[in-house]
Amino acid sequence: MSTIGKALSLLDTLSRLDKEVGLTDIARLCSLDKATARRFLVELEKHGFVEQDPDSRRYRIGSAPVRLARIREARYPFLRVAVPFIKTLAEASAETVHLSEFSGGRLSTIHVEDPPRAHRIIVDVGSILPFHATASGLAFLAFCPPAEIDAALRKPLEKFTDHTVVDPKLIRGLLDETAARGFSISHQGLEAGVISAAAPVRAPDGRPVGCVAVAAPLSRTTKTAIDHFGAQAIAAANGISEKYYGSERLMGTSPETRRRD
Amino acid sequence: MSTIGKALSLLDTLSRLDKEVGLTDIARLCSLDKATARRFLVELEKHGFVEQDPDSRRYRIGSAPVRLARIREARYPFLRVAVPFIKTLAEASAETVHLSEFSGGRLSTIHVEDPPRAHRIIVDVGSILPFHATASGLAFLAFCPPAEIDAALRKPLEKFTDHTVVDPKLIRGLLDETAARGFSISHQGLEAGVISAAAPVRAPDGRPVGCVAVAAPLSRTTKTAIDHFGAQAIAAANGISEKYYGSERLMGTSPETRRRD
DNA sequence: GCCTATGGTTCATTATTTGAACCTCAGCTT
DNA sequence: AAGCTGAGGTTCAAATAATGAACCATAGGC
Repeated sequence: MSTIGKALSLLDTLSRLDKEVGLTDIARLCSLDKATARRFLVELEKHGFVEQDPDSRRYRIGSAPVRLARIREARYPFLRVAVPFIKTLAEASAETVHLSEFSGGRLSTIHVEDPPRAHRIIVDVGSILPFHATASGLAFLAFCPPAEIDAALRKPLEKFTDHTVVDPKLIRGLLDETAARGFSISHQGLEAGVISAAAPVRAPDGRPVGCVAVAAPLSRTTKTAIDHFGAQAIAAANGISEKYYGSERLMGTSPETRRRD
Repeated sequence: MSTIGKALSLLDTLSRLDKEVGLTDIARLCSLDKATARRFLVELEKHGFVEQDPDSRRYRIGSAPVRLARIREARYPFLRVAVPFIKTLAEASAETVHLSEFSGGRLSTIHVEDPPRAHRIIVDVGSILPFHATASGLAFLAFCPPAEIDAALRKPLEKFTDHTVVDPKLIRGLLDETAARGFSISHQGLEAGVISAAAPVRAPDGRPVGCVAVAAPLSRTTKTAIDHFGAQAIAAANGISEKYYGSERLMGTSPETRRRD
């Protein structure tokens, strides 16, 4: 793997931890030599991608990604386009609706709308959605080129609940169903007692870029209801795709850049 | 320079452009060979830091920084702490107040509050503040270790207006005044007709991490008013610093990570 | 049909990365 | 207090990955 790739993986690993870590830990977690890890961290720090706490000497994600994210969002406001659709769907379905985005080889939750009722599914922004065990993951994979499906199913598949499907053959079956139906269903794949339906948001070339998913308590959700959620998820996902990629295909040529002291 | 550094510089360059660019352009802008630039872009793309438009083949910032930024902000919500202070100051001063953060060797605007009046200074979130020509830059430098001041003043200093001070000796004078007074003043340093006062937000070790600045039209701003803005900026900056770094110095050990399908 | 400019690729050369061993320091044990 | 342990951090010869001139492919302009 290239040096750049290794450094970015380190950054990724660091982002995945829920606390700050020291040099030795991060080296171990990334399977890197301590000296190498240190050089990476120093280099990343120079550019603001990591920060070292001056007291504890531990490392954390720096502020450069925040700057880049602001720039990207300013030019490419996916959430601004997508959120209204998610909100509408959360109201219509009266269940939790979440939006995920494919980034860095993973599907991560980028927005969640809770319905106004006490008993609902909790999803955290930032959480990673395993491809084989979530409705979003299945919906995403189902519309990917075969090579990527193969790659995803070659990896070890964790069994999160008694119901998690981990047999690649069975998963391929689910993907075929999903592709035919337009939306996926995850029956307690990641968490017991939760059922979800998801549909992919697709770029104009057909490649999925993320998913819209409705997650509901299994106990109150009928087959009819799930099918309905799926259809609604498809509508929302297509709506986002059309509005986002729709008219203005060329996104360059930004507005004027004003700047004052 | 290390490969990682070069790749991150490429990313930085890409972020600084206000439109998408092709391979040849980005190679030229980064003084890299086309083949090298391409390898960097491919590697960065693998990790989601850049994206290539499938039609135009041009490159833009990807979604990975957005993910990292969310994680950082979740753990380290600088803006959530700082914004109330900026808002209060914008109301109290009835002028534009902006907050900057040091990242990747530069000071960039991360939040702006406009006062509720028509004639006001416009500052854009994301804009870069030159150290020698802005109140924020001067306030930041004035509280930096001498080595960093030297480094900043060794670089070529652009003359943005007739009033921009570009003589390193004179700038050192301004920095001394700033350090003594606690806040800096920029008299039309970046833009004619604009005067600003700024104070640094400092980490517990004394190092500045960003600045609070008040920017006002020169025409309606008296010496007394600017001194008052300066004092208010100091109060806001200290308030942010205390609230942010104050009680809970150890930031690790995040709350529980909930995750549902 | 030719010219030019673009994105993209190759592979011998070259420079950078690598990691075992090392140093230093702080806290703990005896 | 001496010795131990494990942390962060550093060194430099050996190993490896980055480099870029030259290349191909394609698209648009003339």
